[in-house]
Amino acid sequence: MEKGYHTKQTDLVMACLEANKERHMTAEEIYCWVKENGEFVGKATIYRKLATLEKQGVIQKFEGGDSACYQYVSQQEECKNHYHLRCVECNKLFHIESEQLDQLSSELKTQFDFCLDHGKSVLYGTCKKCAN
Amino acid sequence: MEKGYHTKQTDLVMACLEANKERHMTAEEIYCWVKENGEFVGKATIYRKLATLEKQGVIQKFEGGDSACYQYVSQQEECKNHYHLRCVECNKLFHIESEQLDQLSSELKTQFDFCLDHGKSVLYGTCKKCAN
DNA sequence: CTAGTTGCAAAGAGTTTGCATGGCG
DNA sequence: CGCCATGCAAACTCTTTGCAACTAG
Repeated sequence: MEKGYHTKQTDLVMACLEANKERHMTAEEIYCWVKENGEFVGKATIYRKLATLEKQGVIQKFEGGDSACYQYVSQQEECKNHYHLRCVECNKLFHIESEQLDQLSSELKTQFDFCLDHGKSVLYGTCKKCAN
Repeated sequence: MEKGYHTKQTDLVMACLEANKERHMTAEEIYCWVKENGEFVGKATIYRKLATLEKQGVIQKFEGGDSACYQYVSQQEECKNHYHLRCVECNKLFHIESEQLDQLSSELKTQFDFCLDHGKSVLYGTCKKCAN
């Protein structure tokens, strides 16, 4: 699909993802970010770019809610993915980093040959606000 | 929305979910299952039932892919001290005990005031057999 | 020039909602 | 009988696809 031509659109999507490394971005948010920076990329193109970048392993896709989120994955931090918590009350999604989960991930790999999918795994519980 | 009248549709959806306890079912699959059993429930009704049952904590919703999956959650507290792993390929459910997860549970409690629900949390990934 | 990429609009898939009808209690 | 639940169809959201125009190399 994408043979790697260098285009303005590719640059813009990548710029947005790198500028928001620490966040999840939906396709819509990327679309708006680009617009706010005085440029334009069509939504279809954004989806096409995201699909390609995901296949290349440059970004990671998370399908935790209504719309998918994408996040830049730097090569160095590949193993330091984060995990998802969802509140069963308010349905809000939180993301956390945890040594315990990182250890669990490798424990599962070595003990059971189970390859954990960070993007799909969601831990459920009750968040601070809803505990009351 | 649902005030708890006893209807045939409620029975059918519940029957399907209980008959498929060990799997997760999409709304579409439930729709078909009911049809195959010679009955009929409209899709809109299935979605409404599922939303209600989820709020009641009878079933768990999982939004891991294109369409949401729902699964019956047993009321028994047999899921207290272990966690669930599910293979995204073969759909098989594994039970694990893990110190890391126990530690994570208290870590979440102290750091974020997030109260983890062991019974509902499912980690997804690829199992040994399906890795090939 | 030539083939890959873009943007638009339309199509799809999954889910929700409005409304008239039908059924539970 | 009074409401709630149901079914249908239309609306909605997110995403993908078809296609003509554009553009990088």
